[in-house]
Amino acid sequence: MLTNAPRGTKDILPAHVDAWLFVEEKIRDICKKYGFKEIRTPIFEHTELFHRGIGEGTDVVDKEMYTFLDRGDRSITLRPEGTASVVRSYLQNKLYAENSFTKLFYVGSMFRYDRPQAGRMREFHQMGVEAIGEENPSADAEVILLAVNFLKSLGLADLKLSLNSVGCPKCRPVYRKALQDHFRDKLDSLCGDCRDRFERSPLRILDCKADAGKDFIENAPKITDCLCDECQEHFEQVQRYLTEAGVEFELDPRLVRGLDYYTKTAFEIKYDLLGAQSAVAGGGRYDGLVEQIGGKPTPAVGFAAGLERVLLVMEQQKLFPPKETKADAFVVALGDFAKIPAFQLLQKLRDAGLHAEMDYAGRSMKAQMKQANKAGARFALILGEDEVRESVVMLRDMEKSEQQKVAIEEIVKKIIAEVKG
RNA sequence: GCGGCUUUGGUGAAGUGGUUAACACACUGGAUUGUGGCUCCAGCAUGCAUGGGUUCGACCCCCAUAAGUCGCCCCA
Repeated sequence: MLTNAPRGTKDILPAHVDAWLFVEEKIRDICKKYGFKEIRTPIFEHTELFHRGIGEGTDVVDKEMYTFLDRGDRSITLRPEGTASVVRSYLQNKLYAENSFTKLFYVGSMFRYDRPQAGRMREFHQMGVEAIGEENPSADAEVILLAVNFLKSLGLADLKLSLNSVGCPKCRPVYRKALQDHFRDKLDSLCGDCRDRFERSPLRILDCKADAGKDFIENAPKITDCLCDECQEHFEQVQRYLTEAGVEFELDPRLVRGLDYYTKTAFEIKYDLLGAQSAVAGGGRYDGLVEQIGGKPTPAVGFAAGLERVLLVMEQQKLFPPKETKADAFVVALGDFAKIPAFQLLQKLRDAGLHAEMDYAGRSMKAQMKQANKAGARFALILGEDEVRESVVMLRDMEKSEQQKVAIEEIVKKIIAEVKG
């Protein structure tokens, strides 16, 4: 227990850090190109923020939050997603004052008390962007393009972009009612879960795996048939922008998002081979959220990508050739007499910008040579009593298996010439 | 929160109701005194997820718990 990380958490070990750094670098690259600025918000917030932002009744809020009372009896929650925090910060810091259109991105840990699975951790990492203050469909398209191009820049292939519109407070109730009317006399044929969903979120019935394929599911009214004129027009424009940008997508009338704040555009990027947790990125428009949290009515659109899932796909597609870190030089010290001079030499090599290693345990020469080999060292610098007295170093080229004596003052220069040349 | 499968050393794993828990890789040391990658030799789990129980005796049987994994739910 003592030596186990809590359930659903994972150490990112040295062998994987390179991959994470690579992904983070790509995130910053692409966001810069699209004009999004990085923002870093606290890992915990007042619980109320998520209740208001994400919505009571959603699974995330009702059963997945890490909520606790702090010592001042405040209810605190580890953030389960990034959007609410970013919007809170946007309002608190009056970022709208600097520009009517604010484009932000973030990278960081999120927390949800879920049953862990591959691609689903209790502490997981997301990158996300939020474009706040613009209602024009080109903003939706820009965000979607950023998502697509981010994943592309990592080298990912076989991703599928699904697009839908979930309407607005004007037309969604109309659709909701149309769905309930459609399903009312077929309740008996639905699975148990779907009977529960009938009242709470009839839209989700469309997404059900158990009931998939049944006629009345296929024939159910589509939201796109119920959209109000404004939403309809918006949806068409988004599609037009995407098509013109050469992005492939498929319309999925059954794509529904689980967070209450979404309006109009909803999208998801999936990689089917990931199994159950196949959604790599998802997002959409949330025109009601800013007002919900206490600001003026402000349109906004954004998305988030799950980095663990992104990395899983990269692993599956073998986008990480294991890269070895090779030392430039390994200092081999023989006997106590050579220890200090060897240590000095080591520092000199490092000061010159070289990756240099040595043995600290005072092992046999043979053992040190093995270490040098394992470290992938290009050169072994052998320093024994004789060499120290003569002020030379035995420079052994580990690849060519050749060695020669080199004056101690020349050694750093010589290695640099060999390594850089 | 629900269901299926799994859990042996640093890693991959074999194994049987009963004296020393295979094998491989990795690691450490050595093969005439200051030289690596190949080869050879040796060392390396008082313990088989944890806690109970059955039994003369369990790593192998039963129960519980935990963790992992797959699926449901939900989401990234």
